[in-house]
Amino acid sequence: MAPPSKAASAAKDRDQDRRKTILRAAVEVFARKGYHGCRIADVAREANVAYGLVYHYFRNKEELLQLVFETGWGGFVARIREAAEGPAPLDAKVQRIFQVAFDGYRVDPRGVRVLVLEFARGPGTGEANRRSAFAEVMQLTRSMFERARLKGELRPDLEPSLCAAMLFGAVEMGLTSLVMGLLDGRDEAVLARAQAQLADSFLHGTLAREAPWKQDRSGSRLKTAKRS
Amino acid sequence: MAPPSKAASAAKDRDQDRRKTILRAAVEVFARKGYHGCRIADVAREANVAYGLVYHYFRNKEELLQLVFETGWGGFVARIREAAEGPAPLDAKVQRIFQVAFDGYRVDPRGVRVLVLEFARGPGTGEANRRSAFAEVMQLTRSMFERARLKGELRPDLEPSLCAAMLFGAVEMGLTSLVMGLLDGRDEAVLARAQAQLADSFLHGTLAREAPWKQDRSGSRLKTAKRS
DNA sequence: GTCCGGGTTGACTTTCGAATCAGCCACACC
DNA sequence: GGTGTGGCTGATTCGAAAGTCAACCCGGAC
Repeated sequence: MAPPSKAASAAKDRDQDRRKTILRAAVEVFARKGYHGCRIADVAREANVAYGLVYHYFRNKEELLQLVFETGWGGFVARIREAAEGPAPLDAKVQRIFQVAFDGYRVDPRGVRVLVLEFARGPGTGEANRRSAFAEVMQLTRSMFERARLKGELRPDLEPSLCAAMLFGAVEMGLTSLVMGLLDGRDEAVLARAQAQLADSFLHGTLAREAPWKQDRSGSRLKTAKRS
Repeated sequence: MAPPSKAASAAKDRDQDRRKTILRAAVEVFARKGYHGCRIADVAREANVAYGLVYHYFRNKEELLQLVFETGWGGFVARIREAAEGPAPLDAKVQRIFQVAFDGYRVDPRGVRVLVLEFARGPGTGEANRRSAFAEVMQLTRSMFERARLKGELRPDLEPSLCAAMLFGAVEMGLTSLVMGLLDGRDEAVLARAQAQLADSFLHGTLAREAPWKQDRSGSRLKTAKRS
């Protein structure tokens, strides 16, 4: 290969830009109408791009969804892993996981919408992929709880995998409430409160010792209570 | 109208049988391949019935899904309402809700699979219906928690709607773990344990007084603890 | 200025499955 | 046994959307 000329690399940049533009448009459209409810034409229009160009950059519609998924989910998994591993105490880790999830929503509600709604979908080509991606996070979290249980941080009578299920249940249904408009996701106060309360209740229900995290860790990350 | 002859009423019975057969087949097929992943032909074959007959009994594919949904969901809502209203203490109600959900799974895992997977999904005709059906249950549960809070059964610093979200988050993710095979749903012990633990942790995290329900109510419905 | 190449275009082809419909057949009633 | 009715059949129709492709355009190289 010749050393990449200025032109060539610039071209490559533009290439990547195009890809991203289309990918972003796909997120937008999937979020609005769902994977099955939209046509490639919609994606193309949203991206201000010719119909055919979508197929220049992506093999097919499924690949598009797959990539939207991998991009969003990949980042999420990385952050969750970061939160779940390491020496921090369990309550901090759980707080962090809620933080990660809700920040995801803050940054890109559209993207979260696609992940939440299009998630555990029926057997498209990608089912196996998505299922295992999901299983991966559950696994990750399960072993977080397992380690915590050994350290005596978790109630010893709780099954770690069920804790993981409960944790992500709370996360997912919280986000679903936002996505479905049962909670007002544009109101940061609502977001913060939801995040805090879910984490707090979860920890109350699962930690071994009674509320050690309540004796203030640096002021208070939890701003629950307050109203009547 | 003439009084229904024996023949006519028998015919009507067979009619209803057919409907049910097809509906059941639809549940089966939706559960296996998802709504979008299956064709009407699959439903017909599963029901051992001619393709066209499906359209004799149902207007179209969407109506089929809608009915599968309403049948399953309707029963569920009724039971949840029954559990959530009335004078019983909050902990018993919550226990009952978990009971209802897991019994649903025990009786008809296929049906639950469809509800769980096909739930809040993309904008078909029925989206509004399903969304409001979902909202209805959340509403129902929210007001259950509201009343409980007034009676001092719920931690006063918790937002009832978030409690509802958390409760159904736990239920849904628990069932998802079953549906996805992360837990072995054929093992009754696993089911019972999951049900008990989820309810227990949830109550630990949200009840006002510390574990009043642990001082045995009629022996113990909760068989948590026990192992290491 | 001309030529080359690949990104870009959108009309066209293909595929696929929902929905239709022109009968068929089984059974009840005469 | 004949006849009519209505549940039942499945090949056919039809539309919608995925995916293709040949021509076009524009930017850079010479």
